[in-house]
Amino acid sequence: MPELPEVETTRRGLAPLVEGRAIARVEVRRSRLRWPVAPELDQLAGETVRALERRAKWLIWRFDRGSLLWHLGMSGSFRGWERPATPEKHDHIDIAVRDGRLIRYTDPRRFGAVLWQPGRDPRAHPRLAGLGPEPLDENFDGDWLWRRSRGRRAPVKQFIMDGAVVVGVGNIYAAEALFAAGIHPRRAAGRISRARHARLAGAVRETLSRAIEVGGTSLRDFTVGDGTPGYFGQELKVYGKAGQPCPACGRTLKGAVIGQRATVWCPTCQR
DNA sequence: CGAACCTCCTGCGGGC
DNA sequence: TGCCCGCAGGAGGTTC
Repeated sequence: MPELPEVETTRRGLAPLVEGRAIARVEVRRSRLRWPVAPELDQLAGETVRALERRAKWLIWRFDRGSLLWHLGMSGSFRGWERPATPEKHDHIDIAVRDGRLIRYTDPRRFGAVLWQPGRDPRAHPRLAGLGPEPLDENFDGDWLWRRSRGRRAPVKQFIMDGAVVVGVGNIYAAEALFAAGIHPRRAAGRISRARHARLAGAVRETLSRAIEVGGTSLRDFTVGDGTPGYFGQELKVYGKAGQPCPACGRTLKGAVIGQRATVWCPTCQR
């Protein structure tokens, strides 16, 4: 389940294989992902990848004429092959780089998406335009969270998973950040003090940057997103650990569904 | 605008 | 051992 750290790790792994290089050939074997794969992808042969960027969980492939916006969904991953193997069932798209590797996109659940934004400003695409700040940006802080949360009665866990509030916080890191901040996931977002929102913003930042760091250091062939918590798994404090002792106080971690999502928290440490 | 709920899809785990 | 059911999950879409 690629969350922001996994997408950033993918970007760092993929960038050296594609940036500044021309596309030799594209093959789309299955075009029905979350939405139909942008037809422009098929016409990129000969075009040079000017940069590989990231906004939220979107990878942005910049070309002169426009940009591909690529989302990994829940189960999408890229892999670069020196000598390509025969494509398997879920290997939906190949991008051959001139004098380079074959970049292969695999996505069993097909929640991924490939969109096209013409022109120079990929961030003008409607899917990106309404997004909140990046969690590692300086304009994301406790005051921002505090302002955005006024009047909101929904649980804070749903609040920080709202991409208009802050991007890139999925179910796993939401649980981890709330644990680190000592905030109960069910607490109404609008009833949390400014000081505690500052703590939460810091916890989100710390949790995500730590995960990126771990992803970066354990990077091998940059494949990510195979449906497991992955390399950050060993660092998880509460996610997936309901019924086990709290790593801080030893009390039994509780689990429940909040906002349609499985959540874990410590009833003692989180208020 | 906010909130609750539904949807897409497949692999896998639990239960029997 | 094998089968079936239902869950998991990002995020857009719908409805109230």
